[in-house]
Amino acid sequence: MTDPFPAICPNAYRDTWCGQVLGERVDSEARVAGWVHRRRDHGGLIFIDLRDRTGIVQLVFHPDSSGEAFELGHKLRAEDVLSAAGTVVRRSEETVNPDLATGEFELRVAAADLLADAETPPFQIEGFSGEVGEDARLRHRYLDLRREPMREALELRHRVTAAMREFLDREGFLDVETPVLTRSTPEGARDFLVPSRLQRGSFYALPQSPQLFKQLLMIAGLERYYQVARCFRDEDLRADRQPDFTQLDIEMSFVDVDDVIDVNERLLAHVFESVGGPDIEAPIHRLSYDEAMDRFGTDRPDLRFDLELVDLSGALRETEFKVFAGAIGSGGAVRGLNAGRCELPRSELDGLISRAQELGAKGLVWAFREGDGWRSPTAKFLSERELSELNEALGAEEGDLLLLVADQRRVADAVLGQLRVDLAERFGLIAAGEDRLVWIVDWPLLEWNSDQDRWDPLHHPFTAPAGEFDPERPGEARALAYDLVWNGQEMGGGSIRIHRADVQQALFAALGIDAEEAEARFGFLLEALRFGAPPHGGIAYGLDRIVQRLAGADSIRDVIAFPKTASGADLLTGAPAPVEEMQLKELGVALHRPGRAGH
RNA sequence: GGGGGCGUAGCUCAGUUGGUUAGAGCGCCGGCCUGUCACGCCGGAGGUCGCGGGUUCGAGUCCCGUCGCUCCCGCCA
Repeated sequence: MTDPFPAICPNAYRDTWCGQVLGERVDSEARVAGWVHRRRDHGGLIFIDLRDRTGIVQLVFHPDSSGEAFELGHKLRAEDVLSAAGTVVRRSEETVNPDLATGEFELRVAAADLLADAETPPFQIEGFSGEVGEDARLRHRYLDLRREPMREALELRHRVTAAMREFLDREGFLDVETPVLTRSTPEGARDFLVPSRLQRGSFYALPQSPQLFKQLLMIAGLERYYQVARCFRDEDLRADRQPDFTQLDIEMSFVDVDDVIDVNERLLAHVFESVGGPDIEAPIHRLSYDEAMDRFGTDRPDLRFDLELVDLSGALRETEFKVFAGAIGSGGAVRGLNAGRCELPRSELDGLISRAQELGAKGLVWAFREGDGWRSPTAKFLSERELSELNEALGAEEGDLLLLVADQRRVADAVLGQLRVDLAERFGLIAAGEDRLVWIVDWPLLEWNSDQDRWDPLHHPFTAPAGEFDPERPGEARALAYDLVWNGQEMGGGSIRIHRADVQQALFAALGIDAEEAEARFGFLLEALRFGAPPHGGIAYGLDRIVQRLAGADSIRDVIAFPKTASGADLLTGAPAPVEEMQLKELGVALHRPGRAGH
C-alpha cells in the first residue's frame, strides 16, 4: 500500500501535507503548499481549501493574525498555487466539517506566498453536479487528473503494478526491457511502422507484444522474466482498446500448463489482496474451449449469470421449416436460449432481431411459451411435436422468452453468445459486486480461415500443440493455451510455446508458410530454437483492463493518464500531426496526398 | 469500411408545430459580508446554436454535405 503521507522533505515551501494536519500537530506551526481548491471570502474572514495529493485542509485568513497575507487572501482564485504557514488549531465543535478528513482542524495563516496564479480553469475541478465531457477533460488532462477519482485511479494502477512486481520479484522473476523499435511480424494486428533513416526504405515496427523476445530470453537461460510492457496495435479503438496499451508480460522455463496457471493464481491472489480486488478462491474454475462454446457461445463467457445456450438441431432434425432445415442441412445448427419469463414489447423484440443481424445472423426467431406451444410468428411453421420438444430442450416454462438462431454453428454461437450478455444487462441479472474468473483451456490449435483458404492459429503460431502435432489432421490439434476471463472480458492469455525447431517448422508449414518464407520472417527464432531451447511458456495480461475492472471504470481511458480518443488522437498534444517536409525527406518517405496522386 | 447517439455561454444542459431580442444552474467579473465549508446577498459580462450549403417571408429547430466526440459491427494472431 502506498503510504498516504510519504516523507515530506521539509523546506521553504512546506513541512506538512495538506491531508495531514491532524491532532498531534495542534498548536504547532505548520507550512503547507498546494492548489486553491475553493475559496469562501467573507470579507472580514477568508477560508481557503488548499489541496495537494494527500487531501484538503482549510486555511483561515484573519485580519488580526494574517498580516499582509490577508490582502493576498482576497486575491486568491481557483487553482492558484500557494504556500501558507501558520498555526494548526482545533476547530470549535460547531465549526467541525465531518465530510473532510482534516475537518476537525484548520491552519490559521500567518504568512502566505503565491507561487503561481492560475487562469480560470475551463471546467470546474470538482464539486458541481454533472459530468464534464470527455473531450474537454482530455484536452486539459493535467486539470482532469487533479480530480480525486482520476488521482485515485492512477494510484490504484500504481498499487497494482507495484503488487505485481513485488510478487514476481519474490518468485525470482527478472524484469527485462525489450525493444520498442523492432521487426514487423505481419501476423495478427496491423503494425505501427517507423521508417529507418539509416536504412532508407526499411522500417521498424512497434511491438504488438514482446512475444518473441521473451522466448529468446528463455532460450538465453533467464528462466523467469516479466515486464510491464507497452504494446502497439494499429486497429480501431474501443472502450477497452487503445492503440498503445500496457501488458504485464510473463514467461517461465521448464513449466507446463498447470505450473503457469498455479503461479498466476498466486499472483492474482496477491495483487487482489493488496489492492482490494475480489477474493481469489484457488484453483480458479477452468472451462474447456468446447464447453464454453457449447454453453455460452463464446470463448470469453460471463459466468455471473446463466442463460445457457442449447443445441436444438436434434429436436428439429426432421423439420419442414425451411429456415431451420436449411441451416441444419448445410452443416449448420439451430441454437437457442431461454431468456426466462419476461414481457418484452414488440419494439424490443424487433430490437433484438436488429441486434442479431448486426452480429451476423440472417434473422432471429423469438417465441413465448404458451401452453404446450408457442406464441410466436414462427409457431405455425413447426409441428406440435417439435414445439413440445423445443420447449423441453430449452426448459421453457409458461411465459418464457425463447430466442433461436439458425446458421453456421459459429455464427449462431456468436450471435446468441452476445445476445445472452445484452439480455443479462437488460434484465439486470448481474448482481452488483459479483466477480467470476475462469480459465478457458484446451483450445483448438488452429482454425480454418475460409476467406483465405488456410489454417490460422487461434492464439499465435508459437503456441505448442498438446501431444504430437499431426500435419494430416491440423483441425484436431489442441493447444497448450489458456485465457483468463473475468466477468466476460479477456484479461490475459498465454500458452506453452513450441521449443523445438522441427515442431515450429511443422507448424509454419501447416499455416501455409513454406520453409523459405519461415526462414525470411522467423529465421532468427528458428535458429535460436536450434541452439537448445528449454520448454517454456507464459502469459500476458491487459493491465489497463485489469485496473479498469478494479476501479469500476467504464473505459480503460479512465485508468490511463494520457489516453487517445476513438479516432486515435491525443487531444492534449495534438498527435498525430503533420511533420516537416524536411523530416520526411531525411527518412526517404514520400507523402501521398489524397487528390494529388500522380503529380 | 459500416450503423446508432451526441454537438446551443467557460462547464452541464433546456429550447414547444419553423416565428419577435436564444434561456437556466454552476463558473467568471464587480460590490457587500468575521465561522464558512457546493458560504450567502446584490449587480454584471459572456453565444459563429460545430462548420458549409440548401428549403423557407423566416432555421438552434427541416434537408444535404462535412468535421469532432462517443457506443457498437467489421477489425483486434
